[in-house]
Amino acid sequence: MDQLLKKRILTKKSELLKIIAHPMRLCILSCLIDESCNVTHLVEKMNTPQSTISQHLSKLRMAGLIVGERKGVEITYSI
Amino acid sequence: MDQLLKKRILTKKSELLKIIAHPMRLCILSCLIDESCNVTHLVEKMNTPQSTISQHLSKLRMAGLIVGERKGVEITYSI
DNA sequence: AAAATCTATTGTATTATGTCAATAATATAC
DNA sequence: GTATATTATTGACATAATACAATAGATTTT
Repeated sequence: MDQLLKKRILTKKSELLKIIAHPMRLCILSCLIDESCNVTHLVEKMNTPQSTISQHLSKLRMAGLIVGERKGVEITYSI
Repeated sequence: MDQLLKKRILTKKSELLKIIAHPMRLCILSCLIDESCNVTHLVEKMNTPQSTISQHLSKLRMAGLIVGERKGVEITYSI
């Protein structure tokens, strides 16, 4: 396999690991393994601003690690 | 468990993951799983400045993921 | 001890990541 | 449509991580 392709593959893999390698995101994942819950719930549970939580959820979502399901005005996240 | 302790634990865990979550360090780990080798070898194999490789080795070493054994003027690293 | 070889560290510039307030978007209820 | 509740996005700022050249440290050879 050529150098460049290998590099690209390793970059991709490290990007996924990077998503996981954050204390708050680890905490969110741990929470969601126990039970699905909505953003507000996570915000209260983790005592952190809503915008911050939303950004982390966004990264986890884009990585395909969690999914969000809309239930009216709330969005329930789960692994 | 109280909030602060939990946070500290998650931070510790994420720090280890962060060390792994880098393409060059993944590559180094992969190389060293195959066979122990010295810094110069890695430098040539990865086509990267020596100081850069050394810095990554340092992080991996401090995380306890690899060990270096001096053999004369060379240092052989292994998992 | 001087030269040569290999590795570690330091200094610095650049880039990436994280946080938070403010604001926008979405959906429901009135 | 207005108000309310929930979530997403944006912008500004601060902090952390990375790369690399230059330099220092360690070891062997002569």
